[in-house]
Amino acid sequence: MTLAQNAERYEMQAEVLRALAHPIRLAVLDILKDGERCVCEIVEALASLGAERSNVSRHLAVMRQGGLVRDRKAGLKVFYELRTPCVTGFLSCVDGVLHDRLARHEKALT
Amino acid sequence: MTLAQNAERYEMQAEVLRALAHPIRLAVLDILKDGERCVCEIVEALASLGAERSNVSRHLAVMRQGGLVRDRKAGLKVFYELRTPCVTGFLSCVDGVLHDRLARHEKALT
DNA sequence: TTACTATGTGATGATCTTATCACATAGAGG
DNA sequence: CCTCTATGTGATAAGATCATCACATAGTAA
Repeated sequence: MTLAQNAERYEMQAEVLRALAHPIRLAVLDILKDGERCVCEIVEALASLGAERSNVSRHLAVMRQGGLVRDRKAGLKVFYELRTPCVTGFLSCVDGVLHDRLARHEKALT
Repeated sequence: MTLAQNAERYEMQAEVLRALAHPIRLAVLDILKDGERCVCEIVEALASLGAERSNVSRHLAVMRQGGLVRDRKAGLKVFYELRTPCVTGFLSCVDGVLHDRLARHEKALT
């Protein structure tokens, strides 16, 4: 498999990663990790981060298009749910990078 | 742990994910997965994706600042190496998302 | 020193992302 | 029907990211 043959794959992976790479969207993952939540609950939880309602709506759209979440309409409400739960777990590797980075910065200060 | 208390953590995670979320940078991961490579080798490999030398240099800088790679100078050359190998493995979850998404799109066409 | 090679970087314009406002839609209940 | 509530979306302006060009630096080697 040459790199060029993987070009399309890299594009798609980048698309998914971009759908993940925003603090508000990572907070949404955190909110959804224990099961589905309606937009109203998500909005309420995110208020503490200073996120506004219509902004949250847009971030949810980004996550939906990225394939990270699924939505289900029920009357007036819309419930969002994680589509691929591994996404939550895989952030532990990201945290590994952060831990590593932090350790290095501390070391640099000595 | 409230969401607000995690705010900084989400910021940092997003930073790492942004350092990952670009097709050329994902290709670099792929190139580095078997061990360190000098910039010249990386540039040569990426030529097949249409990436230009100075552009590659910038992407490597993004990855370095994101904590994904480490660099080592040796004479005229600079060698890059993955700092946290799990990053390679964790893309399998991203591929899971893609697989899922593809399956859905195919289904939608039936 | 001069010339060459490998890499990085300032400036710039094009393109994408984000936040916000106002407005739109759609279901529920009177 | 009208009104209320929950959610989504067009327009827009600010900001971030990206690719490219030309130039800068640093090590090598003659």
